[in-house]
Amino acid sequence: MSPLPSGLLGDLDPTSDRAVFRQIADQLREAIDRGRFREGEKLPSEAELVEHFGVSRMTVRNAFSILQGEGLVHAEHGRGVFVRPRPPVRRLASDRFARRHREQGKSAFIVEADAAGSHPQVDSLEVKEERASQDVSARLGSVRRVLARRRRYLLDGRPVEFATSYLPLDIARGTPIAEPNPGPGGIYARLEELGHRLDHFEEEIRARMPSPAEVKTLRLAAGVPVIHLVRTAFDTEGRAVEVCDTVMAADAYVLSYQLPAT
Amino acid sequence: MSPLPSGLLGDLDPTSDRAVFRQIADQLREAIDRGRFREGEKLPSEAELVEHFGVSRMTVRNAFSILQGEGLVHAEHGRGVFVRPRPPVRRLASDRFARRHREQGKSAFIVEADAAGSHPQVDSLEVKEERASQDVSARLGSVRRVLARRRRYLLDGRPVEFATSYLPLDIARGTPIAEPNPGPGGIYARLEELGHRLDHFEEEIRARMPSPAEVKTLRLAAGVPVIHLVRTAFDTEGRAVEVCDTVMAADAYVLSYQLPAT
DNA sequence: CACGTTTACTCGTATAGACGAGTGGGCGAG
DNA sequence: CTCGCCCACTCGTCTATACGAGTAAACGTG
Repeated sequence: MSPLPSGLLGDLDPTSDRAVFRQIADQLREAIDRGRFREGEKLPSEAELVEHFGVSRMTVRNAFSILQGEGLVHAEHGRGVFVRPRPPVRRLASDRFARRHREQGKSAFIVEADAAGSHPQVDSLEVKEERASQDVSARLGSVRRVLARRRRYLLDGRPVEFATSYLPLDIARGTPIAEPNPGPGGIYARLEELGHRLDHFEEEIRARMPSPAEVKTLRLAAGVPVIHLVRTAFDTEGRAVEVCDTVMAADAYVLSYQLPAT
Repeated sequence: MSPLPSGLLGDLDPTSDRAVFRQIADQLREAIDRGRFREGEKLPSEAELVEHFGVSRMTVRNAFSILQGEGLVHAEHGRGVFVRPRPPVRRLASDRFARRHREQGKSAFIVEADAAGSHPQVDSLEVKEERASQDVSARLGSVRRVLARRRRYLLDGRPVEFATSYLPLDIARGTPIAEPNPGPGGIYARLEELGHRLDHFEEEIRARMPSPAEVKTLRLAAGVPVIHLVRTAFDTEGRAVEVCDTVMAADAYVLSYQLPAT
């Protein structure tokens, strides 16, 4: 095995009380930050680092696992460890549900992605009636059963978010909202046609690490959190007419809000 | 060593192709989700799990490291591994900068925390002039140097966020804004007194894993992401008069926004 | 009783070795 | 030349062992 190019990585400090695997992680992190390894580039293999630093393989793997947890690198079985490329982010503006955006024939996601030059897809559509969770019930005003609309969104083949809309049955049952494709303008356009003029939305945002199910659904790399967004739509009478629960891959999104100063 | 209470955890499935350490992590995760282990409660020790499952210690540690990465548990040297308690969250409402909240004598953070019954603190205050980063410069309209106000916020002794405000020198220099304590109502009140009537704010939100420096500053446990919020304040003439860069411990915050439907 | 010390238990760090499995290039057979 | 196989290299999983260091309770000494 050929040795590492000299100067690429330094030596360990045996006098330091910082653990060896942390020192190795520090060096790799710094090299990445300085651009010595670029996005998508392969890092030295475990064996090369074992050689270079004179440590055991588990020590090197521990160092890599730190960097994976930080979302800096990802390992590919049989190929190597790579600097994780930053995927293009999707910007969500706070006016994305404005009435003027609801006129077109396609869903907001499709329109937006097309405009950004990406290839959008919607996936695993499912519409069914079910029992409302405690949280959804509370938000919708103590309804027992709801219409649930689930779907997953992909950009250029990569899953970026999945969402479930919950609507009270007395509003949605038997309407186009209960159809897989609710028609132009999406369910908000249908709600307004049904006489529920929308007044405002409330969005709650959390960030956390994904559950294993979410890792699978969104094909998340290690070290990528999710943004959990719960939106409630209110009509002009103050009634909550929809709750939308969305989980997004945090490395694919920037949310943008405009707040009045008054 | 006394064995684990039977029924608490099951057996491994040797026929499964799921890795042993993943199976162990799955079992522990499920036990936690089902409430068999409550918040703050101690999980079985590594040695007990080694005994129970008949595997080596590294295998058990791998299982724990998965759960740590998910933010479900945290290890304490010499004590054990514990189910991570969910700290009380601070809700940030989208009207928190409304003019009516700016009348009081204290900063928004202090007022809010007092109301919620927590003990607030502000920390490591630093006010100085410095070169604007590329990003800040772009947001403020190509200014070269800025006044930077840094501070860290704590709730009940726990650091929850740190923030830096950047203001153009022609606005802030020589004003109370350049003082460590800008006075009642904070810098937004001062800006309005100086003739910059605030019109609106723009907030950009990202979530990601923390850098090592952020882990240190916010004393973050493993598996806790940060919310990165960049707010720009605009006056009625459309000029950006402040950029505030905030990094928050994601397990301590829920952000809440109200959007018009128009 | 009060206060150090011992001791057992905990997780943290590190080594050495083994085998499995995915990837991709090179080599040889056709 | 083309195709298939093999092999070298990669990370993934797992075992066994060792010592270090933090914690807390039991213990013993004064």
